Amino acid sequence: MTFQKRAHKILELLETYGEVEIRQLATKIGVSEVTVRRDLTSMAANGLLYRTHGGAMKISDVIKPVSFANKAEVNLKAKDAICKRAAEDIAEGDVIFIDCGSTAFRLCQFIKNKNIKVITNSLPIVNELQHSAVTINLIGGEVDASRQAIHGTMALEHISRYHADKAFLGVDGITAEGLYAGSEYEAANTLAMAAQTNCTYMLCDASKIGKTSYLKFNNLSIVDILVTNYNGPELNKFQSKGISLSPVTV
Amino acid sequence: MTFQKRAHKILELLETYGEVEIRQLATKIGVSEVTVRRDLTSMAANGLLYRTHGGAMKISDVIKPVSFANKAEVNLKAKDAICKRAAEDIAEGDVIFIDCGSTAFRLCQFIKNKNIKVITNSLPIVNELQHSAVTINLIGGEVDASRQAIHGTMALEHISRYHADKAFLGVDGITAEGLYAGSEYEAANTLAMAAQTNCTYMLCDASKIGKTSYLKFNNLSIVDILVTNYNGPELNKFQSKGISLSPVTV
DNA sequence: TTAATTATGATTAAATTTGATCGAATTAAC
DNA sequence: GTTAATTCGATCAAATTTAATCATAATTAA
Repeated sequence: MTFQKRAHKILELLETYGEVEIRQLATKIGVSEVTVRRDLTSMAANGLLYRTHGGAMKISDVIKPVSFANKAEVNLKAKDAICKRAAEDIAEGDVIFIDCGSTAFRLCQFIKNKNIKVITNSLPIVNELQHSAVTINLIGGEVDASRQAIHGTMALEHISRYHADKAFLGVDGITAEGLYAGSEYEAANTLAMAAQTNCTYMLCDASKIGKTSYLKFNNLSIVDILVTNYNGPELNKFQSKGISLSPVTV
Repeated sequence: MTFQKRAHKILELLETYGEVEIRQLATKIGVSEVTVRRDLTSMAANGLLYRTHGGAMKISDVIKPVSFANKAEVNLKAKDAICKRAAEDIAEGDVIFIDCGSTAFRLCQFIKNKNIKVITNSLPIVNELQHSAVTINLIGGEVDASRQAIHGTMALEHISRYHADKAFLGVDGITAEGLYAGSEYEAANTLAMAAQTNCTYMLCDASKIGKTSYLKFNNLSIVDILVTNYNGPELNKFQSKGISLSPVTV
């Protein structure tokens, strides 16, 4: 029995039952479980099925995640502590930028009752602050459903029209060499906001410190204050680059 | 029972009851409460549900309270009929403006599967079209929580940057003398969109015809096509002013 | 036929999944 | 506000599944 014949058989069974188990396939096809496992791995790599622990499922039966809005975040405690610390620096009457990252989102809860103006490209933040004391300016442009945010040329131009006292931004990673983002959009947005701000706060839980990512988009010069729960040797390097530290404990 | 199967079951129960408890899920699925808790945490992380203390809720009940507000609308049947008629004129590839009124919102259901670009200042429309075939361009500016829309100088300027094939707009009232709006913002928005469009559709259920309101903001010259379920003597006057009629029956 | 490549099966260490337990955190009751 | 009852998150252990390694069988090319 060749691989092609087995693959055909597996897809047939998947079509009938919606899901299959490795043991069941091994007996039904008459090969070892190792071979079935290999077949499933290769078929999954080609997008023919969805691999589960102990078997496989039809692709169409797999549930796709819909929105990141209410994401049960990792490092929530750290992020909340960081945002609480950052919020202490926000004064009544301030105009602030907030980016669309998951860390900055946690800032909302601490600023709901402040009389400030928030400029953001994040839809969840708009939802969150909608009926609060905060005045919201939503950045216009293309809607990115997966990131629940606005981006594009128009968004950058929108940002360039405004000027804020402070910007509260996140990144995918930060090292002494510079800032790292997960996409061009995030990078462009971060740079645009930082350019129109008196004081840029970088909100980074410990997992971001020393981490590199897809795109290195700038050196550290745009960062004024680093708020983090990280407490290690890297911090000195940041300080020597002129960044003020605002350490928090979780 | 794999994680994927349990996830299916949980979403199914969630769909039926709107909310679920951990204990109930554990017995129903036949796994420990610890496992259910883990499943819910992971599903919440993927945005599949909203985690509560002791269970979970459907995400749509939590995240989209805005679009639900429009359910208790008056003249829903008429509005739907009007929007269905209007949607027939929208071709693949079209770029269209949609304003933030309650009538135009009903257009969403009829365009979800079209490959078009929608430019709007309405937050409920963004929510509604977020995971559809439609590309969304959200107009930036001040967020008006009560109207669930964006307005202001920046919004008008944003609109002026774009050009659409068609605009689908509503008004507070329309007579042979002109168009009436409930606020300066609505009026400015309507004018801005109409100015950047080849063909302006006015969506008006019968209650708007012949009605005047707070602010008369323009004559009828900006209107190209009037879609309405109204069927009375006023219609001739509109026609004599150069407006095409697109009548619907409820 | 022989050498080389590929596919299969067995074995074992690593990774996942699940359930149990317990202190911490949250909610409800008073 | 304080206390009691749940619920949560973290950690550990057991069971299962997986990936990696290696040896053997089958297939192919020279």
